[in-house]
Amino acid sequence: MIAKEAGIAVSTTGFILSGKARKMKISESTEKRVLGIAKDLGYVPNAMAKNLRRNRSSIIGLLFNHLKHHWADESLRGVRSVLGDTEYAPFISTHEFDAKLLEKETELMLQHRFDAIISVPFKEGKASYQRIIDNGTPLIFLNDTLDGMPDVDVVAWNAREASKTAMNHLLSLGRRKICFLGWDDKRRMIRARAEAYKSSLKKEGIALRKNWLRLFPLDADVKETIVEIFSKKSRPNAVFCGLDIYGTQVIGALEGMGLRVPEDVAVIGMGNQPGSEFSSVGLSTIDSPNEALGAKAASLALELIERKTAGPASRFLLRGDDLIVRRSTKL
Amino acid sequence: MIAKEAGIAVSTTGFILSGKARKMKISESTEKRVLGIAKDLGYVPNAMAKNLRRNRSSIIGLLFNHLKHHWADESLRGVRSVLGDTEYAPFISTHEFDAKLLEKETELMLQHRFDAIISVPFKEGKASYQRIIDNGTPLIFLNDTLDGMPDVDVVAWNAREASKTAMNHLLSLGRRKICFLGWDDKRRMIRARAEAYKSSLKKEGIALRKNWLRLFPLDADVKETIVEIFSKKSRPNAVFCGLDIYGTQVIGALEGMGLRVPEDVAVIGMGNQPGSEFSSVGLSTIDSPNEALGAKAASLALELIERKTAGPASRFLLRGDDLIVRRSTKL
DNA sequence: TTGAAAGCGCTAACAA
DNA sequence: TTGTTAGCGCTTTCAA
Repeated sequence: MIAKEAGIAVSTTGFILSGKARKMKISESTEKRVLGIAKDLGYVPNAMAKNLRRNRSSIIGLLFNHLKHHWADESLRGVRSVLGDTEYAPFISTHEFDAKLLEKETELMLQHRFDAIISVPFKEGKASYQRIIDNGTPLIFLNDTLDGMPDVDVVAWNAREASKTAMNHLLSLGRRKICFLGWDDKRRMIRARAEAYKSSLKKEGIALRKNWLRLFPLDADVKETIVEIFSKKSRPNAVFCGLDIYGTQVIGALEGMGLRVPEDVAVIGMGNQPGSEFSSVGLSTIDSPNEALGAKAASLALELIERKTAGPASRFLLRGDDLIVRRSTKL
Repeated sequence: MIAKEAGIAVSTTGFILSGKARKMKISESTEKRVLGIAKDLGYVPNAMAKNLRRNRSSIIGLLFNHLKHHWADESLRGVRSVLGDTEYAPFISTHEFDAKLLEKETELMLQHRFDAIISVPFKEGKASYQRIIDNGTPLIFLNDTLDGMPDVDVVAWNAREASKTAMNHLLSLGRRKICFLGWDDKRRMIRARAEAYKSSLKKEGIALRKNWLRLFPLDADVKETIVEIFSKKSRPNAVFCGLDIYGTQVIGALEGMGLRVPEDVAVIGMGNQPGSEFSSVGLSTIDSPNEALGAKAASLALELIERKTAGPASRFLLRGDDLIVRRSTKL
């Protein structure tokens, strides 16, 4: 500690610099003088030394799949709202759906002794997650579960309930010929959307048409599929999309075919992704509570850090059924 | 070092664990044995101790304004492409256009002795940037300059040239009644767009109409302005938008007024933001070379770290004039 | 090839 | 109130 050049002892300076002057009954004049010198010297505390000593980093790692869309931004906001007043700060990275990269990032976080890691689960990354667990670092899955890793705490959007809300909305418009376009992903809250679609139809006594339930890779172009389905004489009068990105494409594809949205076909998505609100798109959707999810994940992280002993994993499925009605279902 | 339980000296173990076994002529058998024990013990090197000793973190901080749109994601990709093979790794945070938050984040990065910081410049954050400079940590502005901080290296998109390309495209369609909608921001590469608009008009001998050059806050709703401008009998037949987000709104607003895009009004944006490609939007635009910018910033960061002594600041304006023609200018 | 030991900057226990 | 000191885990120099 360079500030000891003030002429006094290390500990005195140390107490002052870590804000414990009060407690230690150090004279205000000494305090002021030390603080002044520290400032003049451009003193910046060395977090590595501090953390090495305390054996914790006060950092919580956030691992997103990528930084596109609003998802990461909004979750981060939620995380910050919780962490703001604590000693903890978030650091962000991404795994880009790449197991090698995820491994590298988690290794880095472990080496830096991050106090907890919040990750959007990635199926191919189980080895990395297991390593985090074995290491004793609290791990939280954000936004979905991961099959085969039941012991990890999860904070996710209850997409099943949200999907029901979406389906009910279409049904309430009198539409019964509904098709579903979703992401072909194994994770539970993604699958829940197609499942909710099926169970809603069943409940209404509507027969499921296999051909009207389609799954795609994330970045798929669904236009061809839409053209295929809507070229037949017996075509749907509504489309439920598991992700807004498909919904946006669907509207364009339908209008390209000369069909009117919503008069001929009503369309609803999920997640209120950016772009859905564009007036030339106007996709109705269910808003996902991203900020609340981030906040919950952060407070759960704090709890796990506090608790120390591994308890049973909990699953928080946050309800988020806010229906946003836009042009695509506004009759 | 727990691995010393292998029964040998700390240094031997140390050499092996840091991959210097070769150099130190340590027997393969010892090496294997130590590595095996380390694995069994679940040994994870302590980065804090290592970095404390080396007095560097091998971390490069990235400070984005926010994580919306593709911008951050693509820049990060570029950064990773350069940092991949080095000892350095990026950590990300955001300042949300909030001086307090920026201060907090930079303080954290300095305390953790990040080896360099790459930031999207924020006008109200000069105090924080100055602190980074005073601290001797290399700082790089990504995407724009900041008035009053001429000594900071900059890697930015040459939006001036790109804007000319956009204007030339509209002019090549025979459109001469062009209006401009841009972001009301003081930073150079944002201003350059309006300036390029003006100089292009001048070059063509077209008189500038003050009323056709409008600046807005970032999140503005430009619909009213469009309605105002296009309700007059003498109205533009083209719109150049400094940001795609305005272009997207413009298309919606124009079509809402019963005007045809591009027949009545051609529209072009800047940046190829997500959403512009939606078929129901179809906004022509100039692609911004985000990944290249990130890569350049990262390699510049490596240079600055290497160089140690503060040299003169350089400005890299990366050319990126890729015109993407979509529906909104496809005649 | 191996062992011993200093020291990075900070915290905190202990003594005065 | 203030001073001394050990030690966090690791790198690296020096000697053996």
